[in-house]
Amino acid sequence: MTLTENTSRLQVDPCQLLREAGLRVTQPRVAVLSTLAEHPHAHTDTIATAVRGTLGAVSTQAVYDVLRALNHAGLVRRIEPAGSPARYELRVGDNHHHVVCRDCGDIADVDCAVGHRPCLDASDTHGFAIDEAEVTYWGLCLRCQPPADDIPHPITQGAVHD
Amino acid sequence: MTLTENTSRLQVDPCQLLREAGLRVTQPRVAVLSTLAEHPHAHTDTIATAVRGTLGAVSTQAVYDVLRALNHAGLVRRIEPAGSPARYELRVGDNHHHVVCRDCGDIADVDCAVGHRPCLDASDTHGFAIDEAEVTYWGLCLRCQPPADDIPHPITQGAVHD
DNA sequence: GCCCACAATTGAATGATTCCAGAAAGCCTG
DNA sequence: CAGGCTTTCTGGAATCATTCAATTGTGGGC
Repeated sequence: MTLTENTSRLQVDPCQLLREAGLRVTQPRVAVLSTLAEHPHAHTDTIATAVRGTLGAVSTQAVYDVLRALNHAGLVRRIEPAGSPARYELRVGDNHHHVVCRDCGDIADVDCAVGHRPCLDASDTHGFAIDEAEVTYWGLCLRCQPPADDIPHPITQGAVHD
Repeated sequence: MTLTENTSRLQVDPCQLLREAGLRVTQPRVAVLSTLAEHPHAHTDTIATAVRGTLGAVSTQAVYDVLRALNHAGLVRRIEPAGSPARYELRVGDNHHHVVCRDCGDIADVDCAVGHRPCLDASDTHGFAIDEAEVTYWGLCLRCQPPADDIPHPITQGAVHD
């Protein structure tokens, strides 16, 4: 994530975003959007907890409904790395991907490697009409990597198995 | 690993595969491997049903345990497209990816676009030690695509949103 | 053929998500 | 700024995939 672009989106008024999307402005929706602005890649229950910290009692269903509505309206993106519950983020529409830590499940944004959707160029699509290529990088985050003297070199080590 | 080797893999005796991996040869394991050879990308319950068709009664746990053991031993690969239960396949170790139909969830294999792991070249990895790049293509399979005269052109239509 | 670690069975629990029916709140019109 | 329609939120319960725990069963080396 190159912080500059997000910051702009994050600073947009949640109410305005909702109205522009043709959605009703409700307290839970505003709170969910604000939470996502502060916690990118948050789990559903993380969001629910944060929202309750702001508004008081908010039902779990409300949070699920809000996230689904926002997702459907294109205001948030839902990501589901294998083995992890759903996470949500505000960055939509830009071609970016994710790195996921195999140990702790932590996620970071990664802008697409080559300039323009390189991964869309699948070799044989079996007749599928492809509209999106989603890349998930798997590895270990800084905290979960073994100390540097245990292995040759954390970055340049060769053992890439896929 | 190229297709030829995979095809050969599918034709290898399941018992032999198990022994080579240091696993005990049991009826459920053999049956699961045979099922996967016939049904690539099968769900857990699809596998369970097929196995029961061959062996009679087999517990659901047995199927889960077998799949976990095979996965851990590197004999099968577990794939989990967002919104879908886990699926398993025999193709392991080769650098291939998947196309998933947004409508019916059908999956097809896609060999990596560029020759050698293009997607591993993430722009900024945030310190993550990446060992795998997993690409999921999303679109519509042939059956789920609207008739050709309804839309401009299924393949060349421009609206690629990610 | 016997033993024993490893597998499978049985039964129940977990965790994320969804369904349902009724109550509440947002938003447009007058 | 009040009425009424619609959408959203609440609370409780259900579902689905998956996992846990304890007992029973079996493959394969000795």
